[in-house]
Amino acid sequence: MGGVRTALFNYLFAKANKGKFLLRIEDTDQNRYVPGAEDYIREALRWVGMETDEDPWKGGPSGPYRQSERKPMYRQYADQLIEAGHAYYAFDTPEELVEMRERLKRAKVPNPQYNAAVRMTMKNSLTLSADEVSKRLDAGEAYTIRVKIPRNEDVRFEDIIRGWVQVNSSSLDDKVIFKSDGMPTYHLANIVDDHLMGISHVIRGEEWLPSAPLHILLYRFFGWQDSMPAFAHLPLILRPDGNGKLSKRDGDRLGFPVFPLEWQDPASGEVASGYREKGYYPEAFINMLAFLGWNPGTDKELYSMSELIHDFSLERVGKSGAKFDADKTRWFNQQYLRLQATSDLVEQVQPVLSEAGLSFEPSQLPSFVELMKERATFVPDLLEGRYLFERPTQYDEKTVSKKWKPDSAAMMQDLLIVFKQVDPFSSDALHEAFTAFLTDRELGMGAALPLLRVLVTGKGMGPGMSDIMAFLGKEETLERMRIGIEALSHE
RNA sequence: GGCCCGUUCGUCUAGGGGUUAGGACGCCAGAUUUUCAUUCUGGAAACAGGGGUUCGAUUCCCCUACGGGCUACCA
Repeated sequence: MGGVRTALFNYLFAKANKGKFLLRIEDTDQNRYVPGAEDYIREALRWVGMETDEDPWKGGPSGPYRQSERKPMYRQYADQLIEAGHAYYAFDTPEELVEMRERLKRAKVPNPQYNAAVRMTMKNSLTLSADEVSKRLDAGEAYTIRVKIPRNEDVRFEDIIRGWVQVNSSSLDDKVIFKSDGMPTYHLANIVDDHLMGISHVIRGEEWLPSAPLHILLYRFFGWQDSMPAFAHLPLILRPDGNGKLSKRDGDRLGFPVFPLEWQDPASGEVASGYREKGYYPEAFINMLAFLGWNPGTDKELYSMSELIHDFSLERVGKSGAKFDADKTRWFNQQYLRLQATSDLVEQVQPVLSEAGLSFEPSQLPSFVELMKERATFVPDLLEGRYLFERPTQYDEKTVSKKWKPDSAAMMQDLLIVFKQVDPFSSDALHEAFTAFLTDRELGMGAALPLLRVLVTGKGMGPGMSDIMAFLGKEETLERMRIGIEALSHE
């Protein structure tokens, strides 16, 4: 969901500014390839209603849209940097790198990394002779290409959300920009692709803020600073239980989905629940996500996608991380459920009722939905009112033990006779008859209503009884009363 | 450890040199024909701390504390 929110803000910003929203798959790490992940992304975007203008499937003028398919393009840019003296070949083995880090750690170097201070002690094209370097290259020895970060230079850039951010280059390291497997790392690929694809705005999570200075430097090294995109680093979505950013691995541990759609990890087989499968409306999910870090500055909280597009601006995005609130998410869903047209709700609930093995007339559904929707957060919650389609098989114990007295059977029997006379068997008429019955007997509502309810529905709670009885009709209501009186009298 | 970012009710947040510091979720209480839900009304609940600047700081500056991120041939 963090990824969805990042995509959402990008989408809203693009649409609000009449720009284009394109999807690029950053799959430069072949070790992390996950089958099905791309389709998942496509499906998730579709579900939430974010339509891409260009993407790997529909193509576009800036394709290809998978970095794995752009692989041949990156090498020349890495070479360009080497030629300009902004990058170099590094032949250090993983073991040597570990050794180096441990050495620095032992020496208590305050900032232990592969940087200007240590690169002259390593095996790279800066320390090796030109002959040696070409010999190794020709021999097919494994190498990476690293950026050569200048020694002591203040790198400044203006983040749309955070304002001016300044970092001294000596705290940066000589990041690998081109891996030994021939693929670029994120840093190179991202800059090259953003440049080539004409990306105007980089809107991404705050976890990228520390590497933004590196990216600024790369734009400079390429001579692209004039067309450099603007940066906006979004606050993170934090875990509700205290510390850390929300992560995929949190899964359902915290009792709510962290994925938009259910996801089964193809390797482990583990299933992570999704908002869609949990019965959330995509509108509610999106609305909730939009308000994690953004707000319109008014009291308006219910926002459709087009309203979001209209009102969204990066200026109103906050700076601090937001703890995710599952309760608020449920509340949003409840709001959207209420906003559903009855006819839509009918369509949504019909399969749920069928699946629950209930038989019903389609014509009953609109009033069923009207009766139950005020008390539901999710469509399946409407099933709470299944007694409207089937007779109770048991009677709420708490109500029975508390309210069912020796003379209750007789009272309900009398009430049954009263209802028998009601014609038409409408909610209003029933209500009238019932109150008259109570007045006549000098009874309070509490003495009779719970009994009536438990007889007819088996429950201790629910919508108004006269509405329920009107829904069931005279014959069914009276029959249920008879059965109930009989059942409870023999307990 | 180093570097960077942040800090208003429990949570999401508005606000901004002088306010009864506003809203929402959640919570509590009362009302709405018993109850659950809804709805309504009310309530508890916040400017992290310390220094400045100022007539006046929650708001501006600095420090501290706390929180978070990054510190891979991952993104």
